[in-house]
Amino acid sequence: MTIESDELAPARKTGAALVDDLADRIRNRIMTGEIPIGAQLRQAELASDFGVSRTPVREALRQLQTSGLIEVLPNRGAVVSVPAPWDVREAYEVRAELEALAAARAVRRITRDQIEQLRVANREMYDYSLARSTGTAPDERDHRRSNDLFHTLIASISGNARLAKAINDINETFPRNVSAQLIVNDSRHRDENFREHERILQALADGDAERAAAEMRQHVVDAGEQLARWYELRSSTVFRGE
Amino acid sequence: MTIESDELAPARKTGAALVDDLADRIRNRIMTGEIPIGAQLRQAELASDFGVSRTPVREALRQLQTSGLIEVLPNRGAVVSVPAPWDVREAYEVRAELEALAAARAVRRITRDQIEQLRVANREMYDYSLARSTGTAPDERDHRRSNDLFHTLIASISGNARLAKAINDINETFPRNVSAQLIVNDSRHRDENFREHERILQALADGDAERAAAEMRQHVVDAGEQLARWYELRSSTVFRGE
DNA sequence: GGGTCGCTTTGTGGATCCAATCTTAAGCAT
DNA sequence: ATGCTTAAGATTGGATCCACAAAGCGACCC
Repeated sequence: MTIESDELAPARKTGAALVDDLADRIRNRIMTGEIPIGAQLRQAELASDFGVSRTPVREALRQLQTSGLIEVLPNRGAVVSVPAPWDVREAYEVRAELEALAAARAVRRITRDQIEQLRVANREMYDYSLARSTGTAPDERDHRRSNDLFHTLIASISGNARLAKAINDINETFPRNVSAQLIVNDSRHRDENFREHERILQALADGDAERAAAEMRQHVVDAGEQLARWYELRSSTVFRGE
Repeated sequence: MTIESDELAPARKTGAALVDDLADRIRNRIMTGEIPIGAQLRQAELASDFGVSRTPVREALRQLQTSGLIEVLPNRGAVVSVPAPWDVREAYEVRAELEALAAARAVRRITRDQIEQLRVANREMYDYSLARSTGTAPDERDHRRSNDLFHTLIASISGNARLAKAINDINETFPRNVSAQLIVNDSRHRDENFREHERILQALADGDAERAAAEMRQHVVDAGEQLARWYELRSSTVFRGE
């Protein structure tokens, strides 16, 4: 908490920090649906939005391309990738295995406090989605945050940073607003999601690594199947803009 | 005067293709040990080496940074990451889980021909490393290729492109010449590696998914442990250049 | 009236420019 | 000799420039 005047200037980021920051902000716009699937990304527009030149924007786009979130067409710019249902299933199968491993590892390291934290996150998520469905909450972002927290907490408790990163890498491939909306809008999905989380939690609390892994694997595969179905439906529908 | 053949100019790459190509070539230099661990990467040098300007080189470096192969220090350029032993263990634990999944999936899809292909790759690898240890072969690159082939083949047979990519992403984090040298130079490691591959192969041939996964998991964890030990030894030794 | 050719516009992408920063080394003082 | 200050050189990193490619548009020809 220094009163140093370094605070005055917004500490203009530079280099890798700037590029990563730009990538984050662009990714966020996609994750929340602000930039919809299939939309074009104009370098000049992004650059002026963020108050930088096109150079760092291009580097950020290149990163997003590597992660698969966007596709860059030669001389024609970048578009937000439209996930193929089969790709969703493949990705979620991998994610399921990784999160299962995370849950199994977490059993040996989780504390009583952390279990309570997870319980709170799960309860919060349920409350948010209920509020949303009754029209109280304005958007699904709170819900998404709580749901993400549940999973990232377990990943971090696993104590394997690489594992957490691998899981995150896969998640960053698909816009998150879609899966959030699925849970929020469909009461069956909502309840099921809540109960699956509860079961995972119980296994963690019981110290049963085997069961925690199995429950987690099933949970993620289920979620992937829901998401894949949504994209299937979408692609079979006549496109009519966002 | 130049002949009007477009063939002479090697179809100059551009855009993503160029950047990916540069990243590949730089990664290769690191993987083979041509650029050793901890070495500096100068943008201008790489640019002139590859006959391009610094702009695409920087984008390529950014990609390698994201994958973790190099570290970029603000205003001070990039250096090849020096893997920490604990990071190696973590990464290989993840890789083990992924490859185990790949092996389990491969059981249901593998053909008789592919089993034979794997057997050949494994045999080749053994022959290469024997030749190397008796001084016949000049380097470990052939060995590395065969070993990589064994693993990438199984990953691709799994039929899950995401899975193959996830495995590859982890592998690209660590220079490969080290693990190859380990196997080539130590006859105990060499024999063990060969036999572990054989056991995986047998499980695949028997159609036993459970065992294939278990054998593969063990094999990768073992390899990771060897590699981690090597880096431990290295870091505890007084640095004396490469 | 439909299709094709060519011009114009828009945007990407590598090359270049220059400011900012880090490193090195020399100079100066203690 | 040691340590601090400062000037020069090297290198990064964002901004700008310009060549090229692709989509849009209109005129012209059949």
